[in-house]
Amino acid sequence: MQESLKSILSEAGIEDELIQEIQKVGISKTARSGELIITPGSTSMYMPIVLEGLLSVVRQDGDANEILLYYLEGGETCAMSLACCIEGKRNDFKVTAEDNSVLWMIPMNYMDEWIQNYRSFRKYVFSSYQTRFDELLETIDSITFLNLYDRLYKYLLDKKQATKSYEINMSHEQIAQHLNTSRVVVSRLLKQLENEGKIELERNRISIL
DNA sequence: ACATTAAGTGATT
DNA sequence: AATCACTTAATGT
Repeated sequence: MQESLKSILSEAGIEDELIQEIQKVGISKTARSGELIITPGSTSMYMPIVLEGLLSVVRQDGDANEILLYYLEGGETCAMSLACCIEGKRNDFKVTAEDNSVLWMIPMNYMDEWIQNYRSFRKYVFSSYQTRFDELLETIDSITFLNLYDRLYKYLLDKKQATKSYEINMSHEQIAQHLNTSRVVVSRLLKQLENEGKIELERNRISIL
């Protein structure tokens, strides 16, 4: 586990000195598939780096409305959570393990210092920020410009890409929540995709063809 | 065997 | 595309 953290960080151009510090003050966390990592409302005290697995970042409003913002894959981090932490604002995100995952949690209070003192770290954080932002734009695009049918199909392909698996083990209800629509609608569109030979449906499982 | 949860479908707005 | 109401199928206890 320590190894993947080290290679991720040195890949990002971070010097050994800081890598050692990150190893020292961070804690490793394993999460089972489906487990909540960050709950909405809580001001998160850690910035997670994904070592293995996959996390989803979901936006929630006060009511039951949710929408998937983006995934965090191995090697990636959610610098977005920095913003609400620095501002002391509470976040309205929900981060969930989509797979069994391993994370490295860095306490937020080191961030300020590291960003100031390490050019490489600053770059790492900013480029993560940039990447999340771009993903966000893509999500906005698909919400505004695609109909649900295309959006759903794109969702399935994205998930395939993120998990590197043609099998998606989710209920229609869970998918509906990520897209902020109703289960009935998802079921119908999935049926349509199946009839067109794009996917295969089983209970709690979708195979992409 | 029964209860619960997931998925399929017609009809209506 | 959303909602309601109902059916059928799969799974857990």
